[in-house]
Amino acid sequence: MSTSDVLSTPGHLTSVAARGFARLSEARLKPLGFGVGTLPVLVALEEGRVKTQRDLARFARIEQPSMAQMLARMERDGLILRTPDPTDGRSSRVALTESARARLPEACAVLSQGNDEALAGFTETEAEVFISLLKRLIGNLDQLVKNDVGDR
Amino acid sequence: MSTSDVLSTPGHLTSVAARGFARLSEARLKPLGFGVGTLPVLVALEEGRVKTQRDLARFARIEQPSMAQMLARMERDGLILRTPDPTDGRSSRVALTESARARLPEACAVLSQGNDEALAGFTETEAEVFISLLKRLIGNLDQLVKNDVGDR
DNA sequence: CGGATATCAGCGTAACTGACATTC
DNA sequence: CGAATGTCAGTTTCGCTGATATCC
Repeated sequence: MSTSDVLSTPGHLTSVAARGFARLSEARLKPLGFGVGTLPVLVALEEGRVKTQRDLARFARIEQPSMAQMLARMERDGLILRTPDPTDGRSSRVALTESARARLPEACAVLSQGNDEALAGFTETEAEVFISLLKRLIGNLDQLVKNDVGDR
Repeated sequence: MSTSDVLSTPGHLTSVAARGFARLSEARLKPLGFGVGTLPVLVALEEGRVKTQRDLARFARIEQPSMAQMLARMERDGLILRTPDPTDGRSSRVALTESARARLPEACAVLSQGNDEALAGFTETEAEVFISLLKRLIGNLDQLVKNDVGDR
């Protein structure tokens, strides 16, 4: 088994694919005023599933200071507003701005189209299989990270 | 079509998977003295395929200053050596240190095992299909980025 | 008091661009 | 001179930890 095999592993290939997606999405989202990493947060907020910074951090699986920094960037860019929670002095309510809410569907459409283009040449079945395998892989990784990195 | 669909797209899922792999690999490689991003570079050097910074940048698909920065870190950490190219005063020859060469196989083994664990529950066929689909996806993305971001 | 939420300060990695020096 | 190689300086994003304030 040669050392060069690492370049054909899922680990490396997913990384290359993710970077390709990121570069493409970044180029297309920038004109709309959105960054790549912010969209999942915006979507979570748009659905009203989560409201606090803590929930957002858990949702995105990053630590709270990281999420705080991202929210600061988003607030700076006029995507969100933070208002104090009246019922809990520790918490803030995070909400989309009108402007972000208005532009969000277009951003999602742009992303969706990019995904379709990336799947060019895939049959319907292949696309479904691919997504399903990806989800199983992620499930495995979640377990491994939890055991390995240290439970948080 | 809801905005929430972006969370089940290949773009988002590959990003989550790649981050999971990165966290896992980072945790396991750190004790061996390697970083995640450095391994592909080390493997390329170990095989003797490439020697100059320019070639390495092309290989990793990043710009030269980014590669220079990475090589600086690697030199700082005792993984590589840069010596002036006798035949071309502009170039440097990049080479693995003995220490890095000695430890590289173990690092590759660690990565390889992590990949196997991440594929737990996959049949042989599923793993092959997954890798093949990933490679096709990357091929598509390469084209898209080239057209979209601007030809380089 | 103990635990949860958030913030501040500082660090590290990994990418970029633009400007410059050097050498072929 | 023009093109290629590399470096320098500065910026951005996104993640982390540790220490601290504030509130339930």
